[in-house]
Amino acid sequence: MAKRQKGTDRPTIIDVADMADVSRQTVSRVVLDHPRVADATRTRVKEAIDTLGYRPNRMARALVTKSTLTFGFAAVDMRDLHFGDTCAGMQVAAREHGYYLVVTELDFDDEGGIGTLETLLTLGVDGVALFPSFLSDADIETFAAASGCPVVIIGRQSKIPNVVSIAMDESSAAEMVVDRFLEIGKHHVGILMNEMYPEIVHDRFVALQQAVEDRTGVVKPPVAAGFPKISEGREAAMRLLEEHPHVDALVGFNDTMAMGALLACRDLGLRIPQDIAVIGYDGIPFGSIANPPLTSIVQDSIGMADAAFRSLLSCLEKGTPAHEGEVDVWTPELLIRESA
Amino acid sequence: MAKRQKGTDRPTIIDVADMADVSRQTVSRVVLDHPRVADATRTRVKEAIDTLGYRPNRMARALVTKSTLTFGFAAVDMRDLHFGDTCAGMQVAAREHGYYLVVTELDFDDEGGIGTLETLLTLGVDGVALFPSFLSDADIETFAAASGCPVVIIGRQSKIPNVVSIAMDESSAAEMVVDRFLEIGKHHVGILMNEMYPEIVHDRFVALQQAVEDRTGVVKPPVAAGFPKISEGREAAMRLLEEHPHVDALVGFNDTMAMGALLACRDLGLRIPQDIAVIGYDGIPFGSIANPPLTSIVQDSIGMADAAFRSLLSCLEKGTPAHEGEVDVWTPELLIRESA
DNA sequence: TCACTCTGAGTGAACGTTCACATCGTTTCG
DNA sequence: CGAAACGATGTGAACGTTCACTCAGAGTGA
Repeated sequence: MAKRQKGTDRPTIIDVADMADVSRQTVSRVVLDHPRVADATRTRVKEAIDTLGYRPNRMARALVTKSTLTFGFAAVDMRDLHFGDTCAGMQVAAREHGYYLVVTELDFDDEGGIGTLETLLTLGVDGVALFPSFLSDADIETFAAASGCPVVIIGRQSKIPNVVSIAMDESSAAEMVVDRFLEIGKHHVGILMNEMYPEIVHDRFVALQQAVEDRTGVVKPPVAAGFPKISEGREAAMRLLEEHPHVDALVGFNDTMAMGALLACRDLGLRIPQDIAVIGYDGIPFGSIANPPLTSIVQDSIGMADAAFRSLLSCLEKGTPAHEGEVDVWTPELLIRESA
Repeated sequence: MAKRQKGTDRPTIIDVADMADVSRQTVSRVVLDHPRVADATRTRVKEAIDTLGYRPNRMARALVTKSTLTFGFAAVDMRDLHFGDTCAGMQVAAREHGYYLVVTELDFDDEGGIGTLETLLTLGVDGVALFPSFLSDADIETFAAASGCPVVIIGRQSKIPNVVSIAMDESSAAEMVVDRFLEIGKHHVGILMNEMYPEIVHDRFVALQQAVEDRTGVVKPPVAAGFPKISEGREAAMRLLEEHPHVDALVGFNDTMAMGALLACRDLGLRIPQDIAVIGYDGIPFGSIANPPLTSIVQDSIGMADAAFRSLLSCLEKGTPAHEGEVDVWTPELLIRESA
């Protein structure tokens, strides 16, 4: 299959060695910045490298070092709003350290994604970041054990042995939401839940329920669910408000659903935020042009991705795979606009 | 650096060979589905592979085949709205064919991105997709020549030797925009241009100018520029409308800018679309919750990404790097909502 | 029966690096 | 002055595959 095109064979280390009249090992030493090389030799080799345009072959290197300087980044949904930020965050951090990122979308149908991950391993990645993955904790644990490389999971708080998890602090986010509602005099909170990927949204749901209970005393606040689309958010909000007309505060699992809720409220002739307040999650820029501009919980996706990379790297450097289910919790912020 | 963690050494082809009591070459033949293997042997080897959990080492394979089954995907901005779709499109297509995607963000500071690309090559990618890249055509041509692998550029119509380019048909998009304006009685078009990355936006600008001239007879329509942010779109629109109060139709280079324009129009007390019509590009879902919902040009990012992958693959299979600056043009659609 | 083809399997080399070790000349120090 | 230490370089092997050969045996046809 697909041979490298003729005539453009990249120069090998031997070509450089020949040109600089040294052994390939010496060239290797120059490339790897080993100390024991005479300055004269070093410059001679560097010149040869430049004129020849030599770049070391990472595959050959990986074969002997067992390290590919490559991380796998497995996302559930690349069309997710946070994907771009997260990917960018990891990639920038990776490049700073000379690493590459192989991204792959987890395929739910393929053994629930575990197959995709397994295949990723054949590439010889040095570590894997999951974002955020609908795999069960047990599956991730198994995978992490079998992978033989550090695994980090972004966007989910899971206490899995040998896996670092990096997530927003859902409890404090939920408290911020409910507190804001109370602050503007809203006491009857309804929840618009994302019904995709229960593994992922579970934490948020529990945290919101808990916060509502703690702050308002309501034990089981009204809930409606839908896929994270504007239209479904609108329908879910509509259902919820029809069943529970006393609800005067709506929190959507993400801005998309919250924007749907905005539409539903207007359909029902409710003024926002006078009659009903709405808060979303994600703080997407388009929230600012919603009508009214959407108040939202915002997290630092790029920072979290950066932390994920560093976490993988530090595991690698310390050579310790086994962190006992470390959880790196990031405190979100409430971006107050006009809808609440 | 970072040895593979002990105890989890993956089995090699030799382990399988030992277990199945054949030579490593026979195992290789089974793995690669070569015909000349007896059925009995084949099943025996397959069993050994399964029990041992053997997966071929791609690096070792790549070293001899010169093919890594990996494509590079270099994006200018991973936070771009199309990035997720494009990435997903390529990745799904890639996985279907057993390929991987290495993504990297082009760093403008680093020799204008060419350094990043060069580094990508050390990974031994079989092909490179640029999305869409602010590199000049000349730089891309040089890179393509030096890369020794197929190169495709998504989102820009460039006639570069040996490079396939896949882009939306800017001319017909521009015509759709202007025709729509005329259809609803707007004759004075203003352009809100993205001032980032002139290499990228140039085609769109020229096409719009041309369409305006062709259809309305206005030779140099009013233009204002800004970065693709809502706030800057708003300011640009404001400037443009102050200077050219007769303008009754605004086209933004993307939905973000167009949404800013929406805001500016309302600031000025203009009714949309009665007093002034607005059209954007990209057709992002949030356009539907703008006030009023935004009419927009939409392109099939996923389909284009898929085409990009297939193009790379077919170059590889045909072994022909040299397509004479092929341009694959995709016709966009006008998504009519309420702003025009 | 002989030469031929076909099938299934094995062997040595090669891919481009790095690692562990060996070599050799020069300096340092008791 | 001799041994030890050090500094600069070279050598052979190894990493895990696949490729181009080779080889043995079985079947085929004149």
